[in-house]
Amino acid sequence: MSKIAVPSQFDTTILAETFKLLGDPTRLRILFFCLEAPRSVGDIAATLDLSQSLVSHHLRLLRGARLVRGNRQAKQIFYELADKHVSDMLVDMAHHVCEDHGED
Amino acid sequence: MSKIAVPSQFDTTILAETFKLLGDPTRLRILFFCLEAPRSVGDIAATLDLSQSLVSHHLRLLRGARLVRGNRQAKQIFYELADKHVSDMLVDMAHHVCEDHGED
DNA sequence: CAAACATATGAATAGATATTGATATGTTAC
DNA sequence: GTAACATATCAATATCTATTCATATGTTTG
Repeated sequence: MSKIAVPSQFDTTILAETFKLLGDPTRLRILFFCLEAPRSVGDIAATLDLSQSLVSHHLRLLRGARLVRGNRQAKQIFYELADKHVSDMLVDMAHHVCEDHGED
Repeated sequence: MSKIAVPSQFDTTILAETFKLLGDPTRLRILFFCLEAPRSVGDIAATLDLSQSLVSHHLRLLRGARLVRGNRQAKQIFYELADKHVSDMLVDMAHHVCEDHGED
């Protein structure tokens, strides 16, 4: 079916949980930073000027929702978006928001 | 440019505000309900089993973000999604979430 | 094994947010 | 104008969430 129906209340809750995670500026910055390339926690913290602890907390949430994925490389863990699905979604949304919203 | 760059911190905040609004199950249910057809506040409240006050509060937020738009028709006000942009975004996201997330 | 480094976790707190109940505003009908 | 209806707003509260600080876990190097 090309036309989507109203999601069930259950699906809506799932969807809302994803949106809620995306609804925090800090997490969004982390996601977009990791969108370019896999980034270590320390690099994220330093580049985005956040405490290591805070970054780790956010990454845990993002990991829990399977939005990011981490690969250990010696001491560091490099995070990247979980899959193309997620990155496409982010890029799409950014486009949606960046386009001007002027209607009638 | 077809490839999106990392949004500025300012843009990220704007984007996050939109996501935050979408990150509540009640609001999402309202949005999807109004996606099918313009709906009056009372209809929304009755159909989704929410108090009229709550629906009105959420609609105010959604209105403020220009996600919905209301048209008065006699006593009632019918709300619909603000534009195709917004509805497309919702439909896209629903697809994203409904599709299975199985990667490697 | 110990020291150093990188990341994760736990507890605590301040600030935000959803929800409720009561009331106000605005619209139609008499 | 008044009554009835539909929606919006206000105030209060209980819940959630982001952030911080301190500490623990895990990894590498000597």
